[in-house]
Amino acid sequence: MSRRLLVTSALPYANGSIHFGHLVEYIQTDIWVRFQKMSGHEVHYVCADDTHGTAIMLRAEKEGITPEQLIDRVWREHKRDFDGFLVGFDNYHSTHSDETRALSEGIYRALKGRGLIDIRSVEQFYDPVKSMFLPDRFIKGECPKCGAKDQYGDSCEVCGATYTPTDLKNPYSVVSGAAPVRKASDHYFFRLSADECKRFLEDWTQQGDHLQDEARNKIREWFDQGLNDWDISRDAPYFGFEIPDAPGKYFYVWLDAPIGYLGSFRNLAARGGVDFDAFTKPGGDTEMVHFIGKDILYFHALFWPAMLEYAGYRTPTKVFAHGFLTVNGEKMSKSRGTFITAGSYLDLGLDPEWLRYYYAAKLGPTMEDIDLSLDDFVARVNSDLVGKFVNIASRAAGFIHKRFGGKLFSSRFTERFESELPGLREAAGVIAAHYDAREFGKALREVMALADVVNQFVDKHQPWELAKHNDTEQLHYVCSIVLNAFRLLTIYLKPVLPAVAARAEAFLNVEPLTWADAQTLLPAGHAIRPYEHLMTRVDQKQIAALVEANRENLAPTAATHSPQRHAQHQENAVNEATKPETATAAATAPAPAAPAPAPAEAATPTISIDDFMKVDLRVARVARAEHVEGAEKLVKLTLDLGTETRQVFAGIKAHYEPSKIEGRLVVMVANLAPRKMRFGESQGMVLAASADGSGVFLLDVDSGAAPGMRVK
RNA sequence: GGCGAAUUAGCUCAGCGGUUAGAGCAGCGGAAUCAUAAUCCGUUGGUCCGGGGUUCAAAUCCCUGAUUCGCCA
Repeated sequence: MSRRLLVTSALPYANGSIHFGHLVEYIQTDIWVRFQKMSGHEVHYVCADDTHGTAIMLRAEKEGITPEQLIDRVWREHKRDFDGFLVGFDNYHSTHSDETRALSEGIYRALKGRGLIDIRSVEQFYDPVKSMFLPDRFIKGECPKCGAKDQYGDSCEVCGATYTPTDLKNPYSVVSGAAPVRKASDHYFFRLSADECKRFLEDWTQQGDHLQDEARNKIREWFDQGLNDWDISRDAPYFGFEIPDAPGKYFYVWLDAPIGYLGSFRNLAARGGVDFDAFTKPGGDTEMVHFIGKDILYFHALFWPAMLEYAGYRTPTKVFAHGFLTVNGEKMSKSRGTFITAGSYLDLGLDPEWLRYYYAAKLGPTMEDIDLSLDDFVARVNSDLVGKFVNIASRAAGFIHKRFGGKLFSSRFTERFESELPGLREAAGVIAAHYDAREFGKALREVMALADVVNQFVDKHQPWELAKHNDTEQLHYVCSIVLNAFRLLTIYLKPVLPAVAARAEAFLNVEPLTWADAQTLLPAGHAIRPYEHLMTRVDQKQIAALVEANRENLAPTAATHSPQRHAQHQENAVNEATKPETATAAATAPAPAAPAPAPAEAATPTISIDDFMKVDLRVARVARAEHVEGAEKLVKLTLDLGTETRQVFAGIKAHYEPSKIEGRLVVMVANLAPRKMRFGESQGMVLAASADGSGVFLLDVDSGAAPGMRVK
């Protein structure tokens, strides 16, 4: 039975680049969508940039451009990144669109017509210089408890106290620096606490199968705390849609953001061929599925269904929330270089399908966080994709071309195929069920186990031996089996690896593969094309370069809270550009560290432990030390780091006789950028103490230490 | 602070009441040489975070402690 699906991923905020955290979601959704399409279902996958709010407005102002110019530029960047990672949206739109405006106004009017909109006066902080109301995250001040400076209005990053913005001492506006004043204004509220609304939401979230179990439990907690009405208006100046019949009042960005799903879909439908109403009106057999991060569950499981329900639209069929991404077991960090942007990965020429595969291998249907371990990434991609999968085609293709003119075995062998590689075709069912249930990790484990079986088959029949003994028919048969097996594996991996699959289809000389094709084999005597390698290996060095490219050498701003969270937290996430320059280094340092923000002018400002850890100090053995001809000060050292050797030029000629230091242990900076010198490249630096005119003293290491040990 | 999740082999993870706890990678020992070193066979390795309890039976359920992470609109 064919399904009809409208699928969305959360809208990225038009105020920053797409990074690895975002990609978890887009890749997850894209794989699911591609699988559904391959299975013959009708799927419309839409998304858009989320473009409104104070943060966008201020950022544009700071850059001296209009918000429209800003969001237009960011849209293009985002689109490029998504295309680069093979995220196949059927439409990528913007919330700043006629469609979204019309839908937002319509939904608002419907809610108002049902008596679900209230107007109440709210007192908020107001920036008298900028003449604007300030979202909480745009107010800073001193912590009421410990007195730490430059703390946000909700919690103190030094002592951990939580409070409200009104508790701050000496508050100031992040925008203008002025002291904010309290000012009242009328706000529009969506009456979520209305009885009918509460009943509907309790029912919608707890009954039926719209949410994951964990999500349901989470929402139960929220219900227990009581539902509050939702403030959906913001005062001018604001970049967004003005509320009908309410001059100077704008829809809060979070109102029109999810409506942007429908806006994007309507924009797609307007181009023809898609029935907008069939997917958006109640009743019918279509499905509406949202993939989101767990941080925005509240909006998608409460506000959104309520808005839809009371505005006469259908409610979501499913809301699938996923967890966050950590890198090497830790939060993504700009100072560690693990806050990796999509653009940097693509610019360095890394293969997007490596990441798609790695994420898929780690993804399941739960809200659990997933970890990107960079070492594991390299090992897994190389071993699974190149070693196991791609290699299968490569092993058989040569014989088929050299011996058989590129044509497969000339008679049918479907039954024999079954007995040679039992289960390879039947697995299609299990794997499909895994994909459909978003059990991508399980699906891929299954596929890789099959790839192992195929490699075992090759080893068992040893085609190279058959070739040697001119057992032509058997050789032809075995290689044909292997290529058919490869074709099946390609089908199974195609949702994850669309580009490799396309290359494999070209090599196999077949039409684009669908899931149903797993039921058949290549026709007897089928001609294939010459084999060209389908995927290269990841080099550890590429990963190192990626991390380096993303490393920011600024003082670590503790303010990069939950960087991987959805950018949709616009009003919460103050854009880097609008932050004042004061670094709050102390917050990330566990130990005593910096007492207060260190003055930037100081010669050696206090650094955090994070800063220190950026320097990779290693014990090294001086394997060789030689004079450098023509150099006045330099000695060429060959340093043994245990796993590798480095060539380093050290300016110690005046103080050390090379032959005397051979064999001793020294401390070196192992991650210093290599530097070309007249005599060669210096790949590091050895540590020595010195003062004016006092000589140079190499650091020694106590016995017992081994080359390669980290110094910290 | 409140609530929740996680903690299993060197690494990344699976197992979630029932034979001696598994996989991939890494390591080690063999084999092989078709394949852009890719493969195959064998093998080492674990007080399943600590402590209590429930049960004929606990990595799995309950309580408690530790650590890590997340959420608090």
